[in-house]
Amino acid sequence: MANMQERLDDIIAKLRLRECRITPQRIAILKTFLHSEEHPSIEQVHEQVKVHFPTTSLATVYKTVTLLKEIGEILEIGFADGRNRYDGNRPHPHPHLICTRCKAIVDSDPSLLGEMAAEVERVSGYRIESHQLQFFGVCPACQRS
Amino acid sequence: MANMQERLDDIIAKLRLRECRITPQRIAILKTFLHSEEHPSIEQVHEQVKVHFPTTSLATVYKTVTLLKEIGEILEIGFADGRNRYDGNRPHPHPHLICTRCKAIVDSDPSLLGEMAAEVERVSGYRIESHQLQFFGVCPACQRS
DNA sequence: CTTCGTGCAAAATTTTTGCACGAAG
DNA sequence: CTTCGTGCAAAAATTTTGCACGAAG
Repeated sequence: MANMQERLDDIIAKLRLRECRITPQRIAILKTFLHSEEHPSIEQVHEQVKVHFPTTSLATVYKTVTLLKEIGEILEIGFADGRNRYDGNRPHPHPHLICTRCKAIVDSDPSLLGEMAAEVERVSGYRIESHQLQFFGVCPACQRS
Repeated sequence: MANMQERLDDIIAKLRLRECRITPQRIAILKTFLHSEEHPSIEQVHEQVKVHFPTTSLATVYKTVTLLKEIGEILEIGFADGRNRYDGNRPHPHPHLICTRCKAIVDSDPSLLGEMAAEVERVSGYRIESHQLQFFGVCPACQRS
């Protein structure tokens, strides 16, 4: 965590380059992501930020999250029920282990990408119920147009 | 497609076992899934069903989709924006290729599971922008409780 | 100063729920 | 007949948007 401040400074510098204002709310939201290992939801981030800035609105969190997604500093983990979660520590796509009971999300070893669910089960102790592997990209037809 | 009728009959039998009523709407919704290669959204299913049963409500589609998910006959493909899509032909988890422009979803070869995004890119012609690999299951702590 | 971000409220979307009628078994 | 599913409408839940004030640069 020694380089967390460094990471924060990097992101702030990136925002400055975009000529975005550096506000206390944005810093608080950023810090929440950097301090969280729990892959928080929008609501959870809002609750956390309100501890220090009680007047912060949900709208501001949504707007900032959209901004941070755009500059690639947080990763959105899509959920079928719409309750998306976010990862500000490893903004690049990587496998997650998601508990369908307690909703915990932990990072999985990227090297496991090449193995099957059974192998993940053996390594992690999770009882795997299902998985999702999605590739997002532009299809050949769209690339031509 | 010769065994599509067979599949339909199987699902209907499964519904009967559950003592669910076999209604024209449910059959229409089922047929829509079985005929679709496009991984339709709830809205798209509703539109299609309305062609033959114009009075069908969106609520009925939601309720039937929930039912079909429960009995494992359709696969829900979660999207971060909440616009989920469904696969009624291969109800078991498998990789998809999703175009971020036209939103097309095509099934990917399960054998590709063991390869990296670059390999998928080479094989499919898609320009991969990101991917999602999610394992859903019960974590060790929850298994004990 | 000037512009942008915030916060409030309203709006827009999407999904769920309650209930009475009609249909399935 | 009896129970369940449908369809309508209302409700709930979530995300987006408009606008005026206040803050950042």
